[in-house]
Amino acid sequence: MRTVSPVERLTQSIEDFNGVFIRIPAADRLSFSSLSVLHTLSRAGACRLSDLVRTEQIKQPALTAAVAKLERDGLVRRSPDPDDGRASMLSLTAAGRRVVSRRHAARVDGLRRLVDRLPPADRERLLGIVDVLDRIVELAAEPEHESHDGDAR
Amino acid sequence: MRTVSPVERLTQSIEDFNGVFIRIPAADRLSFSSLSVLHTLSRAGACRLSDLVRTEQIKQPALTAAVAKLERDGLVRRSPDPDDGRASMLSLTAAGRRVVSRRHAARVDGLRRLVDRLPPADRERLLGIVDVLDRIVELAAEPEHESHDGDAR
DNA sequence: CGGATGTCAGTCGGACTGATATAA
DNA sequence: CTTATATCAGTCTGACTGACATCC
Repeated sequence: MRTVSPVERLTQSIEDFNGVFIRIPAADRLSFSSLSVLHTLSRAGACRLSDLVRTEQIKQPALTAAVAKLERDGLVRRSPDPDDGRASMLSLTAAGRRVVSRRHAARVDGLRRLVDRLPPADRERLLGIVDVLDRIVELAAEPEHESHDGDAR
Repeated sequence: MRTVSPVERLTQSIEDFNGVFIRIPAADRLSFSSLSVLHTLSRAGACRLSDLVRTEQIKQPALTAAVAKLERDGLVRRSPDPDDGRASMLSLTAAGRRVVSRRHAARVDGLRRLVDRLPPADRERLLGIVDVLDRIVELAAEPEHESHDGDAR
């Protein structure tokens, strides 16, 4: 039996936890990718399509189609970029923001049911981890000093 | 400005964290659903198709197709269920286990790069959360009574 | 027979590659 | 002219619904 590092055990636990966390009723007729676009726009604010190409896991033509559908559904708005005639700025409409917050609320609700059943000490430890998670998200956005390549996908 | 509960803040942080955590190179020509099937089989061991229908987010016919492809690719094996002539038992092949552990290793690697950059105290707190996450996964699998604690582990 | 388990058939949305228009 | 931004065209995988075979 080989040694398992702490980070490996943490990764395993997060993978399993996400199996629970991610499952929420679909309800909206939106694909995984479209929901991800809405979430990104909610987090990062107005973006250009080429910005989304970097964060989303799909190629430009698929993103064009996804955004076109979101616009038809009234969840995303496009305005011309004043500084660059080629590009449009994408942002959420009020209806788009509602979709994001409705799904967020469903996750809060599901997680709360579970957290409420934890022993109080565990509950406190879990809730106290928020700032560390936020710090990790910040670190991931930073340039990362000693990177060896940037290939992705 | 309205009040934000601790669970709401935690949910938000996990959502954002997952944006970082989930992004790993695709490499294998496998769909999201197929990867989820492999992960479930890895976690739960041999299953019948109807068991997977409960855990996966797709309907039975789509699962039939997905499993057929995984079998063609040599990642999943089917054996007849001795107790039930209608059903097959599904399990991972060695190649299937390798796919799961390769992806796991990629996540471990990505997470380690970030965890290494945390202040030591934060790192300890994060790694110490593993048992709470595991407990939540257990709770989610239980029929939902409402007692905190119940068994050791 | 009625209820479960699994597959088949037809359709459709969403993703890919490769080529193309327009502006910087 | 070359590069960046975005879209168009054609193809293919993978999901759905509804019908069906098979076994408890």
